[in-house]
Amino acid sequence: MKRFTSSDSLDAIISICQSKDEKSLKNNQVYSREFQAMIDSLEEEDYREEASQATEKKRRLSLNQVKALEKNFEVENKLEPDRKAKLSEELGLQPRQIAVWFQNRRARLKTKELERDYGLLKSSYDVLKLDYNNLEQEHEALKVQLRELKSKLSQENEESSQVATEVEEETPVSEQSKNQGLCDDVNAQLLISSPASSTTLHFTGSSSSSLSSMNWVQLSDPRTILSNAYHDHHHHQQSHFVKVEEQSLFNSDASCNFFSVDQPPTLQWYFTGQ
DNA sequence: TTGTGTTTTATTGCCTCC
DNA sequence: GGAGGCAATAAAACACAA
Repeated sequence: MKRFTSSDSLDAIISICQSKDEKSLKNNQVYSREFQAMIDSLEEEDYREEASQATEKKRRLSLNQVKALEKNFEVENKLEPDRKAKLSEELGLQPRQIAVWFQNRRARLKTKELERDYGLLKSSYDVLKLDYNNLEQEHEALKVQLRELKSKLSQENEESSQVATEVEEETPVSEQSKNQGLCDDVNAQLLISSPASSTTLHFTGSSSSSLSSMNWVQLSDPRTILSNAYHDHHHHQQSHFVKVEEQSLFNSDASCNFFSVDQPPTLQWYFTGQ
């Protein structure tokens, strides 16, 4: 626990005595000696009472005192004993008052710095949050587009399989392969733009049943990642083409074994080429 | 004038350092 | 163990609206 030092107590007494002397000066010439002695003795008690109150009463520092303290605080916010004594002498304050003032001033500075740091953190948080919300919106929009494309694709697959069944019923087996080739060339292209970003998707859906698993999405936004992607050596030679495939349809395609971990590649494409 | 919120001065209790 | 720092708090001083 911190205690008052002897010098602090002495300072308090001196300041009390000073105020008593000032008051006595004002009244000294007015009354007779006996009356004055009586008054003095009464006042003595009053002053003792006042003095005890004065030690508890708070007095605001003068503007000049505060200015001098502020100036010193700017130089160094910690108070060494020498500087405390010097300031105490210069400003007519008790050393303890100087120490308390510096202590409170440090506390005020800390509060201010905390407020400033909080403001900085909050503004950077707000910026991040805005960015996150934009990305989230963009993500939602892309999900919606993906759903639409998938439904469109399944719709096309149903239609093409119906056509194939009809053709099979009407056409001899030798001509089936020709029609198959024709169907392969019929591709529907969709151009999709994301509202949240400049992402552009080029979608090509094959109406052929044999190639129904091949649906192409070109991504101009590198952040977007679509799973199960691989190159098509048949129709689209351009780079950056990524395939979105329907897992359920993929099984029938011979190419699905090409990258299989369980089975080695058949190299069928190599031998048929020769 | 008065009630209320804010600022300033001062105290208390705990901790660390020498 | 004394000196000094800090956090929490009290209380006086001050500002200001109603």
